[in-house]
Amino acid sequence: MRRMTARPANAHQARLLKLLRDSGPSSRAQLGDRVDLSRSKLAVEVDRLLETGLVVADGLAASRGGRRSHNVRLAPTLRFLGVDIGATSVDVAVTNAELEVLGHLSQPMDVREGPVAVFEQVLSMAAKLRASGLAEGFDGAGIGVPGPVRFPEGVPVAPPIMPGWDGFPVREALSQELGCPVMVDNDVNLMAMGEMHAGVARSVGDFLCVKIGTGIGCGIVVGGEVHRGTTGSAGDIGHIQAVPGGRPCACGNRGCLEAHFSGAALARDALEAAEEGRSAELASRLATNGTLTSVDVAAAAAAGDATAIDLIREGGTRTGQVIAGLVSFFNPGLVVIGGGVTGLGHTLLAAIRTQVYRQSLPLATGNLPIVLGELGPNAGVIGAARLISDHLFSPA
Amino acid sequence: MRRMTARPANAHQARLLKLLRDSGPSSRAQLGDRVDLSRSKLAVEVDRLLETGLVVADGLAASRGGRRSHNVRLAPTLRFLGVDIGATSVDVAVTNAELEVLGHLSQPMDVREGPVAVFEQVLSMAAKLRASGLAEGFDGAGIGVPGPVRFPEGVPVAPPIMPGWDGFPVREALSQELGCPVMVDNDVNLMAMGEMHAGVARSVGDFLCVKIGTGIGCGIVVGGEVHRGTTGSAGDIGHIQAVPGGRPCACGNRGCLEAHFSGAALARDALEAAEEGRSAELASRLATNGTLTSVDVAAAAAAGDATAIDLIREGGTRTGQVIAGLVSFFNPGLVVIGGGVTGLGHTLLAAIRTQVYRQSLPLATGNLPIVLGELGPNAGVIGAARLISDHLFSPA
DNA sequence: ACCCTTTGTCCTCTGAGTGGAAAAAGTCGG
DNA sequence: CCGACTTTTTCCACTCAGAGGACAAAGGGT
Repeated sequence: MRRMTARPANAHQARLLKLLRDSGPSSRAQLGDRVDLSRSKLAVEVDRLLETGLVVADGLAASRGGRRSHNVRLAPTLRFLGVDIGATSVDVAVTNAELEVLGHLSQPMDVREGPVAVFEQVLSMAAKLRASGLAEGFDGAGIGVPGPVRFPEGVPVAPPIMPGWDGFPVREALSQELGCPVMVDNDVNLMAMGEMHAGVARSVGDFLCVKIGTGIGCGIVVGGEVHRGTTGSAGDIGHIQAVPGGRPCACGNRGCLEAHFSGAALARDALEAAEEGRSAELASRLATNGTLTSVDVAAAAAAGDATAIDLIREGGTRTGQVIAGLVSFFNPGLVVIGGGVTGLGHTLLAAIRTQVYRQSLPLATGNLPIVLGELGPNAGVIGAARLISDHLFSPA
Repeated sequence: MRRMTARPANAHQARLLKLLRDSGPSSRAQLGDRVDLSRSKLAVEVDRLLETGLVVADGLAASRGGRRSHNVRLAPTLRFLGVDIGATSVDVAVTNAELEVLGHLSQPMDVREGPVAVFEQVLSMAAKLRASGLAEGFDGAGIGVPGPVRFPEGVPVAPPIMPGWDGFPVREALSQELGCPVMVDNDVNLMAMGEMHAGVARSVGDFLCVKIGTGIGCGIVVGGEVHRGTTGSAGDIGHIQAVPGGRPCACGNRGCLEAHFSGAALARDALEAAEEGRSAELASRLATNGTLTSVDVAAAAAAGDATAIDLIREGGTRTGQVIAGLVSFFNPGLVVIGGGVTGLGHTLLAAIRTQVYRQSLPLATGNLPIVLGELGPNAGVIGAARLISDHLFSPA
């Protein structure tokens, strides 16, 4: 089947496509209510979109009291591929043009195996999704990587946790393989875009999205746009000093937030607690699994283990300290907490909240919700689909 | 004399006005090189601007090899008033349409005397400038206040150091008195705009502007636009925790940056050092003046006083710690240091630089200049003029 | 003086977009 | 089932911003 070749010819068409993406099938009249164009002009542009095949007719709309109008919707055959490469896992999902996830595969994988091995995995997962009948091909793909990216070129730059990827032409290579346009971004930024598109951050202009996984990062959204910084490393808060003179960190400094709290740090602390006999619960889990992760800590805490709860609470407090500073600085309208450790749930959230509300000024925290992301593992892939759809639904 | 009544009728005219403001008198041909309009269209818009009186003819331009072209410039009678209200001083300046400062008055004044007293002062200073022949009237005024502002309405909100101003309709009141449009913003944001317009931050899209005066604040510029935050309190970094468990701060917490370093903290530390006999230089200055300010510390340091130098260095280190975190988070292309303590000069700057370069990741600091502002006390008033001119040179 | 370049003016043409009129296709009450 | 009223959709004439070419005006260099 032939894939999406057309692009919107002007800003009006781009606007309409995004409206259809975000609101689903609509009648011309509904569209007219939202775009401030004359009926005639609107009809012309919709007709042109119909001609390109990006948009198709979709039956009659419910009556609003008079003649029923004909709905239009984005072509139901459009497919986007969302790829979220984490430090220890790969997520691949297929969405339709409205960015609804039709299929989602997840695989544990160490990003340090390098771009070639990871791409092989990604492509085979994409092939599997295609083979299952969810897509005949992809019209675009978005991909997130756990490190800074030179955004315009789609190339990772000096990524600390994935050294083999430095300068690897991710965008170029994947575009070759998939035969469709590709956009690359930091995984945390994509999570923020996901929560903005379909999660808790809908209709919030300025917010922060803190992702606590193997490491810690922060997506920054200003006026509905992701802020990537001068070199693409904005939001890299894992190495902000949380504890002066604290633990040594892989980056060479001491007391970095990531050294004191993150998936990796938590696992190490749990192991220590189990070995030192401070937690029977963790020790038994260590004995059965042979290893401990943040999931074990979450389970132990849920079972009432005091040591596990303390670990989470202390981590939340550290994180809260750093976030408090960012809140004072940036004055967001919302803070979203997400990533692998969301399993730690409300114990973590409560500790973060307490610390932020205590440490930031009332004007900044007065009406500041601090909430867990609501998309879970889907946030990244939805954000990835959103990234590429924003690109494709813009004038060429 | 009748003041500016016209406003640009469309985006093209707005663009041309800003170009003339930022580049000075230009020929039509030069303008044409920069706005991507056909010569005919350009001529039409320039003619319309000439009709409104916002723009006037200004002689012949130098030849570029052919027929010499006629220059145009912004009306030389246009005048903007820039007002910068600090915690302990009031600055008022008159600029022409190109935002060149024609006259500048500065008066010590405690902002806590309240809006009525301060406005009286501002108006008398403005009158004095007008009486000296620099202006026959004002076409617009920008005003900066040392606290958060609800920007659209031009009203201070919950300002900690100027309690009497909470909710006072600054914009409305001043507009009444002066009989011209007024815009209000945080003083730090205006300093950032000043340095962006005419200072070190020309042509930098994303930067931070840290103002160390009586307190400490930070202007945030994203993509050439000031980020003000959800409640207008963005950049309020004085109460970020710099020293866990450190000195008590007026805000109720401990270890705030402002409690450890700022004009006020420095004066207090200097006093303590003088009284404890740790610095002969400071003690003698205390004896002659009866009080100590950051200026005395700067002078003592310049004279080689070790204690004074240490005070500055330690303050710089504290500030650098906080800035390092912000740099990791925001990834700016430039950091500007300004405010009253710029007199501390390179000792301070060196301490800040050392700390930031040590504590932030190489990718963020790799090509990150940290410099002193180059406009000194003019930054605020130029930024204020810029603020109102941006407003007036936009389509109505 | 002659030729070339740049600037400024004039005029026509195109295409985007508006707004009104009328046709088409409904709902709703009697 | 009919007629009055709504809403949607199409059609068309009209306006206007803007492009671009032709040409005149005004300079420089040789």
